[in-house]
Amino acid sequence: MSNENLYNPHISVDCVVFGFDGEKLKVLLIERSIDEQNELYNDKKLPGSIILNNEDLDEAASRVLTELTGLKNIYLSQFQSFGNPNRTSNPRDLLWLERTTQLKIERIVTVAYTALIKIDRKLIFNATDSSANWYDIKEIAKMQLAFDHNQIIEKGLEHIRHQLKVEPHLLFELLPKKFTISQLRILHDVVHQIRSDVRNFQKKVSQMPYLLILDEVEEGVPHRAARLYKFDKKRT
Amino acid sequence: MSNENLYNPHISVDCVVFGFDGEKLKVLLIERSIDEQNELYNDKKLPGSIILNNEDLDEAASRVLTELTGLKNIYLSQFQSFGNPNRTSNPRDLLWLERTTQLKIERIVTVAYTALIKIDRKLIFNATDSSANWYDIKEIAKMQLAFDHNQIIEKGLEHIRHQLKVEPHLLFELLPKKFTISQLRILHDVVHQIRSDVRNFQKKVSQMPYLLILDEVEEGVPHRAARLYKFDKKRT
DNA sequence: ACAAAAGTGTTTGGAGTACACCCATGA
DNA sequence: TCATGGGTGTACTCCAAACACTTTTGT
Repeated sequence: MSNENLYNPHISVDCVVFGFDGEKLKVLLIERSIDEQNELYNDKKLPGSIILNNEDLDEAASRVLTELTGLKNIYLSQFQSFGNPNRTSNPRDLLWLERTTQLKIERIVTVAYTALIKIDRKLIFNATDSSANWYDIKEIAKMQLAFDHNQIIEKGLEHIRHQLKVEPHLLFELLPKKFTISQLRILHDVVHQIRSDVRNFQKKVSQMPYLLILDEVEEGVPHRAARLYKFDKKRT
Repeated sequence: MSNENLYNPHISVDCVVFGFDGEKLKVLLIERSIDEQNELYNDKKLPGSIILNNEDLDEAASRVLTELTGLKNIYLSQFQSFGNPNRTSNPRDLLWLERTTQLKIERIVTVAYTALIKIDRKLIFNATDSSANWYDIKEIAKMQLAFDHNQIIEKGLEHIRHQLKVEPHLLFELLPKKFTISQLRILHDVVHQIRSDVRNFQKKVSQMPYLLILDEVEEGVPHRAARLYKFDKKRT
């Protein structure tokens, strides 16, 4: 990352990557270590990158995710740009930026994206000398993240809630290929922070043409096994 | 605009300013003249500006509108950023940028905003050596604007439609202080590109607590005068 | 047999939609 | 008196929300 001609040090993208573990809504964060006068300081940040010259914004976001997880064709959606001049005013953040980019940084406007991924896929976290982990979105609210990343995550969550009202089938991006109606409902509820009625939920999803029932049931549960369903993209 | 230290030549804001003249939905465009090898070329663009160093994005958008119209406290909403590298690839656009900013421009990412204003206010269009005019949004679709401004307007319109679903009272930003239900309905219809039923529309708006009936009727119409209403912000 | 979650219908209220006639005013 | 838009009510449909019991399976 040391060539000034390749990177544009004024604009970045950040991705709020959502995942669902069957119980909780999680966001992917990168561990960050900063050596401040021989004191190691650790915190977390969103996956992101400054953009390449001649790279479109969507491409940059896509690149960040591919570099981080090895996955392609992830569902991404731009939702807001953040440009407050003092979002890069914390000396710790500035120090980290200049060390990792090797560029002189004055101020960065970041374009934020949400991404939805299936947490069950074995992800290859490639982030160079840093590691990625999932964090419960409720816990994140109590953590102090780099830059204005707490605020970005908050807005990202609002964004996916709005999107899901318009395109409910995006929920399936967060579920494994085969899933039960319970899993779907629990996910729906944790995203919208409600508790929906089991029967009304069944009724609603049974009207979705793109929800296909399989001739299989779940296994290894200590009670009646639930039927498995899959999502049929072609019917959206 | 000639001081490199004051302006950040990598990021701009553009405003899609909507107005309503009683019949049609209009957008404010700036006339642009470019001298290309002694041939004068004229076209139109959105009001916008590169951002000042140490200026937040919302502030920049607000500044653009104040400079252009003299108005403050206009309703503004950020909706999308555009950063395709070839959005600034047209030589005419590049030429114009370098002449007006006096800066070397490589590539600009723009953060787009919608604004809603009352077209009846006598606007003071101050745009330096350029002039501003309202254009019917239907006509704009057939025009060739600067940069990717056609696309930005298209997305801006979609944005206000979505917003109005969530916050219908934003419609009143486009109407004069006193208005009739007809005006409100016609505006509603042109924004959503539908024709709504007069009685059903009356029923719907009569449930809005923030719509206050006045003890006045319109004047100077060659038929039965309609009752006037006003919008009460406090009741939203 | 019991614990634990799966699966299943009916009723009610509110919102949206379709639809037609008389009223008030100015010219 | 006529032309023009203003103002009004009812019936039907659809969707959301409330609500409880039986079934299946593993231990």
